[in-house]
Parts: sequence; structure tokens; C-alpha cells
Amino acid sequence: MEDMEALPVRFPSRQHNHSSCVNKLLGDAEEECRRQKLRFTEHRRKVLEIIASSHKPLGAYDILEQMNFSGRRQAPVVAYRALDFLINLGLVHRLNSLNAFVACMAVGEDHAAQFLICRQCKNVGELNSNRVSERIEKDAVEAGFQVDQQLVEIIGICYECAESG
Amino acid sequence: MEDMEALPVRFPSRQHNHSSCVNKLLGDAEEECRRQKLRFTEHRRKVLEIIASSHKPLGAYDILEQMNFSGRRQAPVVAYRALDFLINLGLVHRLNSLNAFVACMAVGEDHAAQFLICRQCKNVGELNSNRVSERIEKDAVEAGFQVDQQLVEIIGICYECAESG
DNA sequence: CTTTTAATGTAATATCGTAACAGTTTAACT
DNA sequence: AGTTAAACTGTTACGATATTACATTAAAAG
Repeated sequence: MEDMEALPVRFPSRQHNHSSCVNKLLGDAEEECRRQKLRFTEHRRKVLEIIASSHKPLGAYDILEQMNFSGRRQAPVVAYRALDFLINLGLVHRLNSLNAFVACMAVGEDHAAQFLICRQCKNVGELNSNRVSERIEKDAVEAGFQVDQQLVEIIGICYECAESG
Repeated sequence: MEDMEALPVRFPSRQHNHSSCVNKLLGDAEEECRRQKLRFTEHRRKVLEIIASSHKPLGAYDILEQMNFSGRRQAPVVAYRALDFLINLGLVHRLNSLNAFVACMAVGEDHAAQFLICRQCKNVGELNSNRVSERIEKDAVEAGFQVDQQLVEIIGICYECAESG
């Protein structure tokens, strides 16, 4: 018997306005940090803002470039430290196949996440399919393996790119 | 209704003897190259041999180090070129989460592959679950995404490590 | 046997990520 | 407030991973 609930998926549409979702994410981050008594410092805020402002994955050095407020060039480690923090909080995901980072689109939802990477427009969507994560978990266990973490990256063509040829 | 076939999985056991599977893989490679009229050159053979001799993933520079036959130090690009070739042939897989490479354990079987990476012993197994790949395919399509390639890496603890604490 | 294609050699460089350590800020507790 | 401990920052240097470009050589196809 199939599960017939709607499948949660977020893929950014082309005319999608970022600024509202950036604000939402920053708000979520602040709240989450308050809850966990963690510090949402300037670097962390800035990095999250930069990542959230792009639905295309950004490399650490891309992010770094955008951190040149006040003309100062930051050292790479500054970006990586902030990224580690945000990833641990579940606000940012790392795409291993691209060495790049995207904002989480399902903050707080205890997210099983699979990433949909469009090789044409380079946008990245987030699929949150429990069916996928459960299938992986079950089959791994059946194979005698205890799962701590799943990395699922799906490369292909998104709906909008398929439509427009 | 569940599919009740045995789930294909290869995880190297500790006392497993490599030399026979190395030979098998080299044989498969030769045959495949003959069939596709591709050249199985010395570099390619050597790289495949090195990778196949380890069930632990090897980085490109680890491989490179082992290519110092005749005392010559090879340039990185030599290893990367051979790796590209072997990956395209499906004889080697790249593990994106580790920037490392492993030999394919299911050559020729039209392999959907998911990787089981033990974070204790560092061995890597290959799960070939069509159920997983089909679930991913279906859910991605349902989400409006056309799948070209799936990358699934599962990090955890293998059976033998779980047993021995 | 010559033309074309594929592979190699070599050097340089781009890209991605971390270690180490001194200094500063913040939070927590007298 | 003043003290201490923990977390964060600044800075330098370096390590690890991967690619570009181009000249040369070897192999396959005609």
C-alpha cells in the first residue's frame, strides 16, 4: 500500500522572490539560537544571509567574496567556521557532489532531505521524502549496516528547464 | 507488498582475500574494453589494480603515490585521467563525501549503487538496492524532476564493527 | 603509409579546506 | 562590579584536491 500524502518538495521557481524567505530563515535562525542558547554572531548571520539569498549552491569562496563588507578580505576559515555552525544547526546543507552549500528549506521539520540538483539552471531543490529515507534505512539494516547519516543527491533536470527545452 | 528477493550487498569481510577479486576485476575491465574498443592502457590498469587492492576508499593522491614504479613521480593529472576513464566505464566509483575512490563490486550488473561507509573501519560496501533507486526515481518524478544520476552515500557502522564493539 | 584520433608528459595553477595560536568578547558565577 | 571559563575572532601559513593548457607520442582507421 502506497503512502498517499503529498510529497514535501521545495524547488525554487524562477520568479520566486527571495527576500521573504531570507527573512524567514534569519528569523528561524535567531529563534533556534535563542532556544539552544547559541550565539548568532555577525559572521554567522552574514553567511546565512548570503546562502539564503541564492537558491543556487555557493562555494565557500563565493561566500567569502560576498563577506567583504568594510573592504576587509576575510580568511577562508571565517567562512568555514560559520558554515560548520550553520550546518550543525541544520540551517545549511552541504552538497558533496558540488563542494557547495545551500540554505535548508525545511528548517525545524526534522528533515530527511534529498537534494535535487538541476544541471541546467543549477538551482537546487530539497525533497523531503520519508519514503526514501525509510527505504534506505530498511535496506541498509537488512544488509547488516547501522545508519547514522544519509547523503542523497539527485542530478537531473528540473521541471522548469524541462518545459522550456 | 514487499519485494522478497535477497538484497544484493557487498561488504568486504575482514579476512577477505583481495587478490582473487582484483584479478576478476582486471579481467572484467579487459573484456569490457575489448567489447567497447577502448584502450586498457598501463596507467588505467595500474590505477584499477591499486583501487581494487583496497576496500578502503583511496584518495587520488594515495593512488598517485602507489604509481611510483620506476621511481618516477607522476603528475596528479595522470591519476585523474585514469580515474575518469574507469568511472565512465563503471569500474570505479567516486565517493563524494570522502573525495575518494573505490572499485565497483558489481561490474556489468547494470548497477544502481548505494554506498555503505563504515566510519569506524573505513571499509566501504556497495548496496545494490533497486528498491532504493526506484523509490528515489518515483519520488523525484512526482516532485517534477527528471533524474539522470543518483548519489547515495550512507554513513554508519558496519556489521563487523558493531559486533566487536 | 598518411591521416586522424586518442593518450601521454609536463608545468603551472586553480580550488577547496584546515591547523595552530594569540587575542578578544561574552556568559556565568561569585 | 570583578573574576574566571568558555566561546568566538584574527591572522598566518599550509595542506589537500583538482584542472588547464599545450607540446609530444602512440595507435587506429583509411
